[in-house]
Amino acid sequence: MPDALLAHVRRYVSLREEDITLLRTRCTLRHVGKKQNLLTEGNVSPNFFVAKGGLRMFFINEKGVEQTTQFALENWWLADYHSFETQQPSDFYIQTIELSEVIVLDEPTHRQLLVDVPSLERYFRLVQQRAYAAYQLRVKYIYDLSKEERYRHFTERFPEFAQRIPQYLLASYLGFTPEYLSEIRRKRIS
Amino acid sequence: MPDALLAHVRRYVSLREEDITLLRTRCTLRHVGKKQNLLTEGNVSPNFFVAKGGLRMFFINEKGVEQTTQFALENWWLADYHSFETQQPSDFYIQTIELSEVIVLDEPTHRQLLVDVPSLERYFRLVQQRAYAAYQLRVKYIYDLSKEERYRHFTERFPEFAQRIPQYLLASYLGFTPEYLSEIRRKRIS
DNA sequence: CGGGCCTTTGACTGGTTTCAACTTCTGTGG
DNA sequence: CCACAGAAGTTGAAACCAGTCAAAGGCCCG
Repeated sequence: MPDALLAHVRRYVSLREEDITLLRTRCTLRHVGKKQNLLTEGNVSPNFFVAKGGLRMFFINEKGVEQTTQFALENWWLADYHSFETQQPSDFYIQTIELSEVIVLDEPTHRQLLVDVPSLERYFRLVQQRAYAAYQLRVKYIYDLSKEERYRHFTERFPEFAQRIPQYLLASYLGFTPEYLSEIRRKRIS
Repeated sequence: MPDALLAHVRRYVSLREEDITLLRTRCTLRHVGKKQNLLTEGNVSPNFFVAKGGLRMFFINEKGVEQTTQFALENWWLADYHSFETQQPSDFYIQTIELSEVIVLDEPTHRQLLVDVPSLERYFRLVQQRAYAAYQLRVKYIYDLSKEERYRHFTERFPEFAQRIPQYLLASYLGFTPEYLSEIRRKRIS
């Protein structure tokens, strides 16, 4: 039933009938509640496709604080690709931020799927390239903007998403403390 | 003559005779002096392969300071992929940091090459995935380590490269000022 | 209605930047 | 081979952005 995935793949490449069958049988949807861990530190990361809901990736620093490094909403893939590629234990956690529907592919399954459906090579190349481009921009913002500007920039660009998640997650993702976020908001309101 | 590229591609996928010919004829090596701009702000980014030497990507912030966001050494691809994909003007500059040999592919050429040599789809997927993984790690370090720790971490991991480039470029890449780098080094020596 | 999580507030601290001046290095031409 | 100019690196003082800590207030959900 992963119709969201099928539709997404078709935005990039065309599929034969047999490809569609393969995708349908190999990619099964998993329904997951809110705040459930899909990956925990020390395990090997599979690749996740978000059909519905949203995920976040984070690690826990030496002070025990969760540092969010990435969000993934509908139609995004998410994985710790270093762990995924090398099949080594990950430093990261991946967790649902809301009720979600997710496709989970571990590396061997993923690899075989690419052998059986060769057009997926191009699909994933384009998806990776797009994700990489987003990271390049992100690092630019981190280096270019102050933390306050980063907050304003983010809320202007993704107003609906900024509403959808708790503030402390947003603060963590933007690289500062919830207390500082409060201070920024106070200034804006007055 | 792009033997470096051929060798690199073959680390990931196998090539037919005709693929090799195509690669040889379409990918020509360009010799470039030190500190030459290969991309300037406002132009569309092609994709660069570093056969020899090294490149850096940077942008100029509102204060007129160059902010380095990325380095690329031998066997790395470098581009502003947002500009590359959308064919829109880039915000970035790409410049040689030493005498270099570089392969330059604009998007239409790149696209055609992938049509003519289908195994490259897999090659570039893997290259993108690896680059993306590196960025994920990088953001983790930015969020996890203080600027001083970032410097120590970098010099421990890439001692030879830290020697090879001027300190002010390293400071810029790590996200702080040359003055502060001086202070860190002073502490270390004593 | 109550408990726990999220958010706010304020005082204090410190890592890092800014600015300006000085020193050292490097490469190029006479 | 030396001189010199510009680039790169160092120093120190003052200012500030943002983090830390502790405590109080608000709000959601059982």
